[in-house]
Amino acid sequence: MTSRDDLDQMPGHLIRRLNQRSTAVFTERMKSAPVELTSVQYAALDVLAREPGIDQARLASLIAYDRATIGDVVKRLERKGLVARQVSEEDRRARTLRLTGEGEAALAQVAPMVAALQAEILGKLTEAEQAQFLELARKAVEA
Amino acid sequence: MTSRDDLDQMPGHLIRRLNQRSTAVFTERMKSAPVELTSVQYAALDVLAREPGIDQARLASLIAYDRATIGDVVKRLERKGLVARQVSEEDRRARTLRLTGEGEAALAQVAPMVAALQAEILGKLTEAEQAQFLELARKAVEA
DNA sequence: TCAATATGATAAGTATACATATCATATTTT
DNA sequence: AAAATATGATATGTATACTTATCATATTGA
Repeated sequence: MTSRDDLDQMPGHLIRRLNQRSTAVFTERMKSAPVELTSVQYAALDVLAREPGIDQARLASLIAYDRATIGDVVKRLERKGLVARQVSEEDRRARTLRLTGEGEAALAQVAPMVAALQAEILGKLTEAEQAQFLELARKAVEA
Repeated sequence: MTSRDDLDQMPGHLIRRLNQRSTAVFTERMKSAPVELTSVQYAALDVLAREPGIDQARLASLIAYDRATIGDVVKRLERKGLVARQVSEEDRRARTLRLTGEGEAALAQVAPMVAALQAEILGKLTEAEQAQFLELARKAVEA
């Protein structure tokens, strides 16, 4: 089988399946975590830990999401008590974000698990191949 | 900047951004197409052209989606008049799928555009790197 | 054959993801 | 300073994407 323009030869299709696998691994590993986070939620917490006080637009740009999506992500993190939102004093349109104590604790507990699970996403590749893949992927998404 | 466990070093994050880019390119190119399709919808049409008469579960497995998602995708394709759904005679639970004439025409018009846009997804890579990336990606999602 | 199990599809619920429109507030331009 | 423009956030609408539950129908096994 596998005809001329087989889907399995197409970057778009392969990338989607890779993303699917990545998400599946993340979700699976998170089931045994003290706080269940999605990968986007984790990314948001990670950035907020480094740059407390940024607003949603900046958060969105740092993790390469659009503003509308981040709004909902933050709303859920706030509902879980992991993030606090506050109207900015410099710009009343903006809401500044920071981790709560609970958010910091959650991140500390989850971070090692997330770091560990990364290798599994590319588990079908050898270490050398994984490194190669990462380099190519980084270059492919470069600004 | 870029501290120890920077997101940009993580496969999961990079893969998500790659997928984002892939989707963006697809959507952008499709704007000038006679029929606007999402990448999932295209994948579904592509498979149905090769294997008319399969049911939703088989379609889902062929393009690596889950059944619930495919149900909605097919519903939208049906609404657009591109796919016809029919209760199977061998198994009354199943709905067999096939392209309508309109669906075949749409696929024929769009297929070359989709093939052409694939290179752009990895446009930041040289041709050699693209080939390398594809090989690694294929291996990484292998069954 | 009848019970247990498996499977196709749908429904409901949650979480992305993005486009577009709108509103509030800033910033820039004239 | 008033007008034009830009920007932060939200709302709305569409489309994935997956989980779990449920229903209908098949298949298997005792």
